[in-house]
Amino acid sequence: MDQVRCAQCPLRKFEIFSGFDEDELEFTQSFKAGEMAVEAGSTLMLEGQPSPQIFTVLEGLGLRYKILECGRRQVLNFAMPGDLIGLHAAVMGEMGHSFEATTAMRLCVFNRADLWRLYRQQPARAYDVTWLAAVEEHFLGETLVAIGRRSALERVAWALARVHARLAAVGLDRNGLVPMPWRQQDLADALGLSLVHTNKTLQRLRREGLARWSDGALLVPDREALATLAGIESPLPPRRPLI
Amino acid sequence: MDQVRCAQCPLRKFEIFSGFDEDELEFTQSFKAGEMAVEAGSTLMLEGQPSPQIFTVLEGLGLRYKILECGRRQVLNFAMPGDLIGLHAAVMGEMGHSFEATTAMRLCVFNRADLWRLYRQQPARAYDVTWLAAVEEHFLGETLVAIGRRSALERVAWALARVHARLAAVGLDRNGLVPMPWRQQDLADALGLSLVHTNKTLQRLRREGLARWSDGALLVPDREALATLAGIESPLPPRRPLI
DNA sequence: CGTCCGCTTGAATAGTTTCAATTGAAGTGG
DNA sequence: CCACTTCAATTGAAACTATTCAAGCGGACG
Repeated sequence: MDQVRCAQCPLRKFEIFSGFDEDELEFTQSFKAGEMAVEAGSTLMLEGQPSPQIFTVLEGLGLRYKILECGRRQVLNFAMPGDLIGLHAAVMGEMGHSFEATTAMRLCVFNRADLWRLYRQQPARAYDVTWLAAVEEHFLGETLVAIGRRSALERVAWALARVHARLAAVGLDRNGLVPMPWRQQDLADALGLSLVHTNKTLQRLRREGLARWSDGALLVPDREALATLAGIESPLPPRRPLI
Repeated sequence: MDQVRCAQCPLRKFEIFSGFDEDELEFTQSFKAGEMAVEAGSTLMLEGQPSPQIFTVLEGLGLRYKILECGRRQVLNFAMPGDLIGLHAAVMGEMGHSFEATTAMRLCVFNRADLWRLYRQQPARAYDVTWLAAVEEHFLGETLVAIGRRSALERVAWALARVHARLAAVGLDRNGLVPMPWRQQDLADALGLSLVHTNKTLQRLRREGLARWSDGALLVPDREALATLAGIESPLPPRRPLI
């Protein structure tokens, strides 16, 4: 399990940055239970089920969502390399949402039971986990503002700008083009809009030259312009713990 | 700093439940920097500002919110005794939202700088903090579903049922009557609705005998009925860490 | 070749917002 | 003690945004 392959895993990345002694390094490696590859379309964790594992995204894209009895679905967020998935289940006993792989994914797997050991033996790593949870909470708060207080046009612009920024931040930007493998229905479910209205709003952004999303790729010529339309203040939260 | 006065503070409560040795107890007490009383209407932390402190609500009610340039406001949640406030700022450097005391409040104050010390010296307490963050995230997820995928009637019913359940859980229920000091505008901003529509929806619930909110108090004769209308699955998350 | 799935389109409908004005209670100052 | 102001709750009507329904289109796949 070399450093390079695990570069996207936040729990390993920090390790590289912070410089620990041999014992700690060895421990973190033992905390990692293994890697896992899943194919596109597979459901990793189901709401209400206890999940014995925690994941970290190494490669590929997915989405976290909740479903109401009547079939309505709310996408909580789009998962990208570097994201920690399943802390909920680890800490609270069961998953609060479901997780689906949109593309094929490669994941870093940790055993839930080891988390407590990590807290006891590796406080710096424990702090990192808390930091990841705080970032996640921060994102959810921003999403809440978008869905609660923005118009459809602003919401879609906001979502595209946000996805673009996040994917660019993990190095998936090629001249303004980033992978965007989700369906329009996924975006609609993420923004609390209907599919039809989402479609029409996307067309409008395309017509105005602000964003072009087709064939699984998103092109944003000028992210500033898009972000202004969406009314975004802060581009992205900091990337690493502060301690 | 006796146990009783701090009973509502989660970081102290756990202490009582878990049974630590004398050293640990003493340390946690030193982690607490003091208590603070604020009057109704005061703003505790402002979005974008670095906050040197973390708070825990001992008494009183408040709300967390974000404001957009154009004046639109989104209430993230209603703060109640037992809630941890400001972990964001502690971990990420600055607040991601503002906090306002709706009633007079009494708070437990911790120094941001001490958090890292807590992680190093008190893993069990660090785990508790992560648990609180996970619970918070869980709540935000539920709110997202409500705002994104529920009708106005369902949203209002959901919010009232949720507030009622949470306040009852901290012992503020008197025969189905709980304090509800917020304004209709606050509820509207929490649910992504306009004030007018929120008002009309509240009237409808009142007319149908499901919930009566007036003069700063909320009466819910049958929480089950209200929850069914709102489409709530899980009543409340667990109350204490599992380890 | 037929079916499935995701995207697109138009029209009708419904839910929600916005505007504008009123009421009642509480607080202020002359 | 009476204007006068303020603030939250309330009401009705008009305007609009977004949803729902229904249908068509094209590519992928067996």
